[in-house]
Amino acid sequence: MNQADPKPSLNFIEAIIEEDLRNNKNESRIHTRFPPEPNGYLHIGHAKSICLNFGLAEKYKGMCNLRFDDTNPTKEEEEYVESIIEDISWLGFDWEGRLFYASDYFDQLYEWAEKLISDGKAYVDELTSAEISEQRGTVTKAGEESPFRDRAVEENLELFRAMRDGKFKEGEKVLRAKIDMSSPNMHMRDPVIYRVLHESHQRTGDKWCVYPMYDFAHGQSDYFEGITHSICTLEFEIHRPLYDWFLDNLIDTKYRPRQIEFARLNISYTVMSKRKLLELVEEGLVNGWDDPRLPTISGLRRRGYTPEAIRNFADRVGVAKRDNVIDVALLEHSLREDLNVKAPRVMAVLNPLKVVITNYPEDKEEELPAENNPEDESMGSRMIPFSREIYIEKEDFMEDPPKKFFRLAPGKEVRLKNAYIINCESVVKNPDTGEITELHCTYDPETKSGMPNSAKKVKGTLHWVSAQHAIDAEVRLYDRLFLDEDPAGKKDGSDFKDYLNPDSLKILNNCKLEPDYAAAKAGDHFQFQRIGYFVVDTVDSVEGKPVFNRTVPLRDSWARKNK
RNA sequence: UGUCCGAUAGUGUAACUGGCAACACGUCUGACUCUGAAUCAGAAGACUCCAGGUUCGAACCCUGGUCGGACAACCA
Repeated sequence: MNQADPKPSLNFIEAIIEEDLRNNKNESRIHTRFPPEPNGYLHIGHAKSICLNFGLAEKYKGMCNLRFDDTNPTKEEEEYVESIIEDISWLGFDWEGRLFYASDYFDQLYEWAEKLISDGKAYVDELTSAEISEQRGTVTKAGEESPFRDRAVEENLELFRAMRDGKFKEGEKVLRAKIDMSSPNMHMRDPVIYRVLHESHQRTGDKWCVYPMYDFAHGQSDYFEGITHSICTLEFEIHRPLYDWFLDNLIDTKYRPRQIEFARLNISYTVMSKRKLLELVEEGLVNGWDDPRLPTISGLRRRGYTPEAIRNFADRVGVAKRDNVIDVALLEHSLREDLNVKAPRVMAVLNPLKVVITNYPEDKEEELPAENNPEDESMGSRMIPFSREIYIEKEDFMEDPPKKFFRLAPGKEVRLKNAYIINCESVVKNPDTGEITELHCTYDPETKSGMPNSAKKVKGTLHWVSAQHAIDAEVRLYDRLFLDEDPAGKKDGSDFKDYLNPDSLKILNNCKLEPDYAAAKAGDHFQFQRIGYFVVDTVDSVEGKPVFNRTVPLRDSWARKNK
């Protein structure tokens, strides 16, 4: 093996870029863009594309623009523009002021449409959309030409201007590129490039009543912005000949953008299409676009994901052209990896069971030191109150435990984290229901954490809170939204919503927390020791009364073994 | 029954472009542990879709097939 730096492997897009750089293509500029349509919220699939586009620009000392593809005023809204801007910024990317809209180019695009007409390469059609669809043919059968295909240039120009001037109703006339009705590629069969829409546009108002189609806007917008590598998902692959056709017929420069397609991200146990996400939101199956169970950026943020975790994840999933489904465990791994070093540790009891330490003085209380993060000494420590009555987790006690149960059971002893070793003496039950209501234990004062005699080994360590000091908190336990690995991929006719997990959200109202954390601020991350990572909800928390969302549970080899 | 794209451990991505199939996640062992977490050490797991061909040598090149995906909005 040569110890000289092993060539870092490139994904296929980086390979293309490096090849272009070697050939001094486009004067060795690298300029990408992220082009969302403002008709929905961004999801983690978009995050992959954002990381790719901005990441490439960064890696190759280029630039990356943000451009809203707003060519359809009937679907797009300002609310979406704002959320998209917020999400990209939150992920940590900067378009350095290069925020554009396809609508910025409507004048130029209109002129180019006239140019195409003048060159005899576009015509005004007056067939209905049903008729156009019918004569387009099928994937295996050539289409037929429209009777309006061979109008004179002057007539076309006149008609197109009349379209622009509002002389026609929607659907009455369209502008079509004159390409090839027998092309094996449906997109080349005289595609519609301009349509009449008597709709006010979020940005251009009532200036226009004709709007360009995606294909007539996208490549040209790339060209106007000097984009060199126009990266999009696989479904646009079949559009590429059209992308190139417009450039071939409209520009005459050495510089030219190139469209490159990669496979979109899919993740197990969720859905990743705007349409399906919209359906869940609109039908009230989740609580809005930022529901913590959704793979939207805003949902993940509210769930407690960090930008770093998402970016690391995006790096790890790779970039290629084959369809893929990423194991959600990889996402969760990236998250835990980041939170492990960042999140302060806290003791919180989700399902409290009272423990009375019978030999601990009734009026005594002490403050015990606890480190905030064993992974990072600089995060310091805090003092936590201890007293005669504490709460432990219900599931940390079993009356009749299996052999390898390292927790509390009658006659067994455990370490209370940061405190003493206790021994379980007796169990108090509700005489009517048989339910365990209380445990009576004794403690050994010599085993206090940090003391010389504290080194005694016990198998288990439990988290706990002092009953009289603990604060109550609401905790929301989020789980995966779907029970099936691939809810949208079924061929048996079932709907993705058939696989919704009925237990994707469990609300716990009687959780006990260390007293200091009443002051936790919205968005603060914590690790509830032995349980998982939690974040203070940004929507429903109120001053002094935080609501905690479970971001992700800790890995749990005990639970795994017992499955 | 058209065109385009794709196929490498369970999942995802590599393989210096023809030279010992590697990395990550996951799984399983073990060590350590005042978090059954983290960390550390190790293991299992791949006829590289199939069949031919070229070559000293093929995951990679060629031929043929199989399987999967995309495409017939006045959506993007």
